[in-house]
Amino acid sequence: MSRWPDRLRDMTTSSTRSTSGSSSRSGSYHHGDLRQALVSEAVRIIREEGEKSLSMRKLALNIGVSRTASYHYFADKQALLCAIAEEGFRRYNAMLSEVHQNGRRPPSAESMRDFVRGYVQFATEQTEYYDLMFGGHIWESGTSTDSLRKESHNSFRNYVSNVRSWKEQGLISDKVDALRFSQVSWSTLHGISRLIIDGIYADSAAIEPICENAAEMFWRELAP
Amino acid sequence: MSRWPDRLRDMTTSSTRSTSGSSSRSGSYHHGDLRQALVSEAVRIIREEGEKSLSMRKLALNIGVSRTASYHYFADKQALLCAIAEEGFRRYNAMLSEVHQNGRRPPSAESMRDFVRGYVQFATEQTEYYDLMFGGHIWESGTSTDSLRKESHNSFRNYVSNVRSWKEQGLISDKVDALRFSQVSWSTLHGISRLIIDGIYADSAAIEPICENAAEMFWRELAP
DNA sequence: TACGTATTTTGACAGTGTCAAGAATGGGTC
DNA sequence: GACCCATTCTTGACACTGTCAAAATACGTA
Repeated sequence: MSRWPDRLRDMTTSSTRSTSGSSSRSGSYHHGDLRQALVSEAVRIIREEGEKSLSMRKLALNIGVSRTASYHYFADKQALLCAIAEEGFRRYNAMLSEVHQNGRRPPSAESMRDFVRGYVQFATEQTEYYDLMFGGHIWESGTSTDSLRKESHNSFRNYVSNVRSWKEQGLISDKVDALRFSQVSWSTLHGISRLIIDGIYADSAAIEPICENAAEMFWRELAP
Repeated sequence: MSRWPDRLRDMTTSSTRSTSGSSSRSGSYHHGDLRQALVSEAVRIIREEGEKSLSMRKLALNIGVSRTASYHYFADKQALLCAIAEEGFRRYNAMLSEVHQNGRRPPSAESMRDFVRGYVQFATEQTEYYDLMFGGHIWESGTSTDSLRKESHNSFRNYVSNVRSWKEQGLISDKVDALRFSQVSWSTLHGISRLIIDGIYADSAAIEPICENAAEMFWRELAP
C-alpha cells in the first residue's frame, strides 16, 4: 500500500512527463531525469505565466515531486535560474552562427540587417531565456554560477573577435575600434530588445523600421 | 498607559523621522506625512540594500508603523513602486532640461557627448529610480499606474519633439527620421545603461569611451 | 461634547525559500 | 540471495512575504 497513490497515478498521465522523454521511469520513486524536467517545466512556467509566477514549490508540485526535491540538483532558486540562462546562451550562440553562416558571410548592409533582426527576434520571442541571460536579477550581487559567467563572457568575446577579424581582412573601415563598436552596437541591440520586451515600444509595426535604422547606422560606422 | 510604549520611544529617536521634515508630529498616533515617509524610506532601502530586499512589512517596521498602514496610501506594493518611478521621471526631466539648457543649446558633437554622459550618469548613479522607471517589473502585465504611464510617455515625446524641432530649424540633416532616430538612439542609451547597471560591462574605465563612441555615432547620423 | 471621517492596528490566510532530519530506492559486493 | 551504502526523495519546521477584513484610535467639525 503506497503512501501517495494519488500523486503517482497523476504522474503517469501528467502532460509534464511526456515532455521529459528519455529515461524517466514512470511510477517509480526515483524520477529518472528530474534535473532536466525541472528546467523544462520552469521554462514553461516562465514563458506562459511570467517569471514572477515561478516558485520552487509550484514547480515541484507540477512535476509531481515534493517541494524540496529540487534542492538536490540546485543549491537554490538562483542556481536553477542560472541553469536556464545557460541553456539560453546555447540557443543564442546557435542563432548567431546561423545568421553569420559560421563566419563565412562577409559583412554588408544586408548581413547587418539580418543580424539586427535575428538578435531582436531572438530576444523578443524567447523572452524566457533572454530575460534571465541579461536580466540583471542573476548578475546583481554576484550570485551567478561560474559556468554561466564563463558562457556569457565567451558570447561577447566571440562578438568582438568577429568584428576584429573583419577589420584584419580589410572588409570594414580600418578606423573602427572593434571593442568600442561592439560595446555600443550590442548596447543598441540590447536596448531595442529590452524596450520592446518591456512593452515600452508598444507599436509592434515599429520594430521592423527600428531594426532597419539601427542596421543602417551600424553599417555607416563600418563601411570601408 | 500606552499600548506600544517601546515603539513610540523608538520613533522619536529614529533616524527615519528626521528625514521627513515638515509636518510630522513625532510621538502621535497619526504619522503626519506617512505617504512621503514611505516613498523616501523605500528609496533608501532599494539604494542601500537592493530592490529585492524591499518588503512592505520591513518598510513599515523601519518607519515605525504597523505592517498594513501603507495600504491606506498605496493599493499594493506595485503602486508604491509606481510612485517611486514617477518621482524618478521628475528627476530625469530635470536632468534633461539642464543638459539641454532648456532647448537653448543647438545640437553639436559636444552637446551630444554631454547628453549621452548625462543620461548614462543619471541611470547608473540613480539606479534606485532608473531600475523602476524602465525596469520592466512595473510595465509587464499592464499593472502600472495611469499617472506613471502618462509621465513616461511625456518623457519620450519631449525627446522626439526636440529632434524634430532641430530638423525644422535646419540644425541637423533633413534626411533624419526624427522618430526612428529617437527610438534607436534612446535604445542605445538604455542599452549602455542597463549593461553597466547589471554589471555586464564591469570595467568602469570603459564607460567614458563607450559614451564618446555612442555620441560620435549619433552625431554622424545627425550632422547636416 | 458628540459624531463622522481619516488614519492606523490586529488578526488571519495563503503563499514563499530553504534548512535539517529521516525514509525509500537501486546498485554493488559478499 | 542477503546486505550495505550512496543517491534520491519526503516530511516537518521556521521565518519570511503580500494583502484582506474588521476593529481601534485620533482628529476636525458641528
